[in-house]
Amino acid sequence: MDCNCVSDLLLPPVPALWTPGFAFPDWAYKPESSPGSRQIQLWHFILELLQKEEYQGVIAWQGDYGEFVIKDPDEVARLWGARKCKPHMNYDKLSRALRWLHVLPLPLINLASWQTVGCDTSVGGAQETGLTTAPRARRQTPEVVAMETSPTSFAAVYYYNKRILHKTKGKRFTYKFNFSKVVLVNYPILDMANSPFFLAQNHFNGGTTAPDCTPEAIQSLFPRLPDSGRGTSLFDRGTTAPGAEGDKLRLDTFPFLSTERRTSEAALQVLFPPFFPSHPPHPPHPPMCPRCPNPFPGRKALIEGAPCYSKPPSLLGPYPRNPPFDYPWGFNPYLPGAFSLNNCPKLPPGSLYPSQFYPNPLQSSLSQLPHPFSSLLPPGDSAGGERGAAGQTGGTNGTASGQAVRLCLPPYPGSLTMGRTDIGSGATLGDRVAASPPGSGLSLSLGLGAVGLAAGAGADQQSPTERRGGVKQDPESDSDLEITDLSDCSSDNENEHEFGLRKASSLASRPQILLEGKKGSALPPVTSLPPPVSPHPLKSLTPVSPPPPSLARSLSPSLALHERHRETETRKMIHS
DNA sequence: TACGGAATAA
DNA sequence: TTATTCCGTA
Repeated sequence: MDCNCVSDLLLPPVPALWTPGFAFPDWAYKPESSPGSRQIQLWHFILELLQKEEYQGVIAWQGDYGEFVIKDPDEVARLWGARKCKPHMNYDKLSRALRWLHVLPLPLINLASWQTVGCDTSVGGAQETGLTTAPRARRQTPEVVAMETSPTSFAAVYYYNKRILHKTKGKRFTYKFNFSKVVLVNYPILDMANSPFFLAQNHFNGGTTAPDCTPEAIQSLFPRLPDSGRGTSLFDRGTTAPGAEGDKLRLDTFPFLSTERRTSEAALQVLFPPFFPSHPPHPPHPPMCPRCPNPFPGRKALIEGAPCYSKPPSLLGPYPRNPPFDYPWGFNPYLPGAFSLNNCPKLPPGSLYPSQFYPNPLQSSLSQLPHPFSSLLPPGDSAGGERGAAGQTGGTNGTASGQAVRLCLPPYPGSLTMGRTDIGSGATLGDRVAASPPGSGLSLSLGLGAVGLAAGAGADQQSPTERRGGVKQDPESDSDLEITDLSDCSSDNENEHEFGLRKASSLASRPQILLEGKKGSALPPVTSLPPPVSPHPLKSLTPVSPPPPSLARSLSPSLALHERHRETETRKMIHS
């Protein structure tokens, strides 16, 4: 195709720290697999339009996170057709393509990270690192799963999912991106359990105190990376003051940056904002096929004046964003995981309550996790603990003051959602961090989760279309920090519940998945990985849950039974 | 207006 | 692989 209209709009400026060769994730181009390589994809294009203010009257973020409304279907179709040199494009065809996106695979987190954690350096991408592809229901819906087990860290469970976006039912011309479908699951070098960063009261767990963003704290998240002190592995210590000015995260230390830069950037922006400021967007790229003169004269949008967003509504909340978590741009809607992880079981009606009623997602979820996470919780501690100073911001933890961690389990085993204000004083961004032990089906996902200010800013702003149609926004609870049980994880619309079931059942078949093909042999053996650095003292506490089972065990029917039993027990605890 | 099957193109 | 095109159905 002559129209090499790959939009670099989607790329934030490349910081000097980044390797130029990794300007764009592989999956954005798919150069080797797609004959139409380097041609802009529809979802890229949609995002591109959404990014530009001049098309706000045509297409705009609206409603829930990742949700956008095509205000002028004909115009969007025209633009798309112009870009693709398809002058006969219309909304019917465009929508068909959009419907195809519903079942197209999402990009895969590359497992190249293993290279830099002392493992087999001969391995490269996902396919070379033991990933195997699950049986495909259909050609377009692969599901990739890889696992690694470790007694001290996370299993590496990577999967990708269909449904890059879906139609929002009941809302005209409204679709929603499923950015969060790209899940960096259990990034193997992350060790939250040992991290003062996460154990401290911070903006992730609702605390009002600043998170421990010292290099040491951050380094503690990555125990498998070499740590020879400040200014070494994770940080390039500058000559100026510590913090954002003096210390810079060495991005090359995060191997996933090389392949999933956008995901990683998002994660790091949220995790370590002082060290990883976000970037402004690129200048506009004409959404036109350069070869074709505009076959369509300029047309007026059919729907004008509707409130819309140049950014997703999550950024437009009423709450100020204060340093050190002030994001000048702060949000990249292109980022996988940029929006909520809506693919998880819904919170009960309680999720609609003010966020101060929410349980602490991290700690609560830790309680669900087998050792070592569950062991972070003192035995016998249960719901009803101190809310602490974080009460105003919705936090329910009390760790900062040395109080016992409150055990508050979610009614749904798989997911906990942090309240919209749980991220503390005005942070409008958040990150989902879900953690899981090997084989449990629980996952650690890093992504940029736009937290719930949209409830105030977005839901109130309905397009004329919606006003006319009386379409009701379904308030979905989004989180910036979630513990996600992939075994129950499904998408945010009803038919994705079915996927969740399928997912759960697919867990049982994972041994086959893993045993097929390369049998995961390309993944580094657990024993080849260095042990984590000093275990957290809390880890010596009696685990609420049993230690993480081995992968094989975790997938056995008996263990599944055990897990269900444990789940039941946990729920009993909640109710009691 | 939305959905999805089927054939087909690039 | 990622749409595009067409069309029947709801």
